[in-house]
Amino acid sequence: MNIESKIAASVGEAILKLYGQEVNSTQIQLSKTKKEFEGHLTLVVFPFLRISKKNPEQTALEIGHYLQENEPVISSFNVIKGFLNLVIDAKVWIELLQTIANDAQYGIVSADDNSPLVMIEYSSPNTNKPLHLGHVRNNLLGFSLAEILKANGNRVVKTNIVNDRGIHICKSMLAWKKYGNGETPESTGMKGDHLVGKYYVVFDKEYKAQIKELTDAGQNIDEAKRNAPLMLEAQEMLRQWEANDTEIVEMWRMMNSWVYAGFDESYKKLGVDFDKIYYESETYLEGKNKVLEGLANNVLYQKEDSSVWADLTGDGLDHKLLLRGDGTSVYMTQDIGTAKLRYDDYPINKMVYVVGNEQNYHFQVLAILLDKLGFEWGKSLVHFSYGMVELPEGKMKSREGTVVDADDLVDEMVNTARETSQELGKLDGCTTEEAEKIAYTVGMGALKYFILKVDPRKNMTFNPKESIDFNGNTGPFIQYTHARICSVLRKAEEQGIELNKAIEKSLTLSEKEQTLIQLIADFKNVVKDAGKEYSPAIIANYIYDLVKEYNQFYHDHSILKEENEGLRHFRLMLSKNVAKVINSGMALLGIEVPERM
RNA sequence: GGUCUCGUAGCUCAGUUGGAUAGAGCAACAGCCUUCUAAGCUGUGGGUCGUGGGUUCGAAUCCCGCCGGGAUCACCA
Repeated sequence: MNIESKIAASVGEAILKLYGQEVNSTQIQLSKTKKEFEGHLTLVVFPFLRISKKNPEQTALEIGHYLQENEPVISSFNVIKGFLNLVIDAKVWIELLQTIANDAQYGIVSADDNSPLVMIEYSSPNTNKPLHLGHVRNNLLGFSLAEILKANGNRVVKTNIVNDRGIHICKSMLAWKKYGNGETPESTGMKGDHLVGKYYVVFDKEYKAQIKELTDAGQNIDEAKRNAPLMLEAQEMLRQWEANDTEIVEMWRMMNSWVYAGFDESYKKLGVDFDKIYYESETYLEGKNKVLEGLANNVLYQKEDSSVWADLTGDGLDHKLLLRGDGTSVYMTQDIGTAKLRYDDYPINKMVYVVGNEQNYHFQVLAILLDKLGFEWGKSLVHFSYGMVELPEGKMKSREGTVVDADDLVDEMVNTARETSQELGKLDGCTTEEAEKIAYTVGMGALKYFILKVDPRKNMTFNPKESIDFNGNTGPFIQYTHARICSVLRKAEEQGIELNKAIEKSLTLSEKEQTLIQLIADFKNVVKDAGKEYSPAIIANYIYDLVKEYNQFYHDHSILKEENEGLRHFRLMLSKNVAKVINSGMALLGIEVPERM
């Protein structure tokens, strides 16, 4: 039983003894005491005034006295207005720290064969252009969420659905064929995804030129868009692809393979990975079958032009198209097919989709459709919806060249980390390899932490210049603190100080030291909350609080130079466990913490 | 227009099962390196929590109206 619930039980007992009435546990609100007051936990007594029939101070005093006498965990208390601040005995903290120290996996619940199986879909790129800042947020959130779910006792399958078919890839293919002069990643030295992306842009440029010609010749804009030769050719190419034209399919394979090689590199740099990858080119026919089955069962209906629709007016939504008149599938159809394949492949208990909030409607519809089509898990799918990343100038627009490329961003972060490290003299005496490793770890730490510390549901602003900051609430600040603790522990070992001795229980601890233990102990609940809320940000902000507190402690107290052996030992143990929690917490964010920097 | 969502310091963000004087970082200014790593620590200034009502002992947090931003309502993915 943890300290908080133990005290809550005693409070209930106190009220029963003092006022002769039972209160249910939800009325007993224990929260952390605010910094400026003395104490660790605070009981809000307002809810009990009706029972005590006394004023707030009087009530708080009576409960306080009862607890002090009858609950050994409480050593003293103070009352301010209706708030009863309880001071927990130092012995209790010391015991708690000792318990945590003996648990190598503190706060982590590992999964076994009977644990729920969660599949989490993230990343899901198109194969016609490289990854950008928006994908970075998606990838980091998805990976972190998977780690958090694992730490909460789930089996997790990470999956990626690649949008490798459709008009978008035909546009790149066509432009490459017409204007590419047979360029390849090898011949140009370009990363494959960037090369293909280049021709996507070329297509757009040439297409626009053709539209202008046509409008100048008197056509209106919609006509021009439809009639531009390039667009007609791209559509023809898509038809040929669907008809399995050898030449087109070969080109499609080749260019996609370039893109995959490029993506693999980007994923590796970002530190994300997948257990199973699905391709839309392989799932869309499955969706079509499922839709036709639904049509046969009268769940769906067909219009005169033979297109197939779902009537969702009963759910407060509109009619939704699932198959075009020519029998080809749309986005929704593909998602239905992908879902079916996944459930055939794995005994999934829960499906999580990490997809931006601009698709909230899509997933609302998908859940209803899957349910209608007879998938019993349809209604319980989770759309982990995250906000967009905006730049200080506003939204990213690929046409206006204001997209932040993922690879460029990573390089820039690492370069800045390298330069800053050099300026601070952190790399003195390092080999080139070590220096490179530190620059990478710190640069990526800064990027990942910056993105993950923000509530995923909110839109966020990313200023490429100002965001590369290593002071304050940042990844490097946390990494730095960890490195410093490791250094202290190394020195302790060099001095022959034993680290794993039991702590003396008679020590007098400072307020800060007790607060730190309280914070360390909180880690367990924080991991649980993060899992429940699907929010890496909860972890990030918690670690920052812990680290900030530790840094203050570090400056106010000596550790190695402490004369009192028992106290020195306690402080080492405390530091070691702060490092342990930082390490576990940052691992849940996918951020490495170095032992020296 | 319908639906959803957001609005907290100059900037980026915390803070919501309703609790004390609304917190950090950045930016500005002032201190601290013969002292376990100064990517650090300490201090100063900076707020009608968009706005107006309501609910109650108590509202940034819950409810309603309004203002402002964003998303979505495709035979695109």
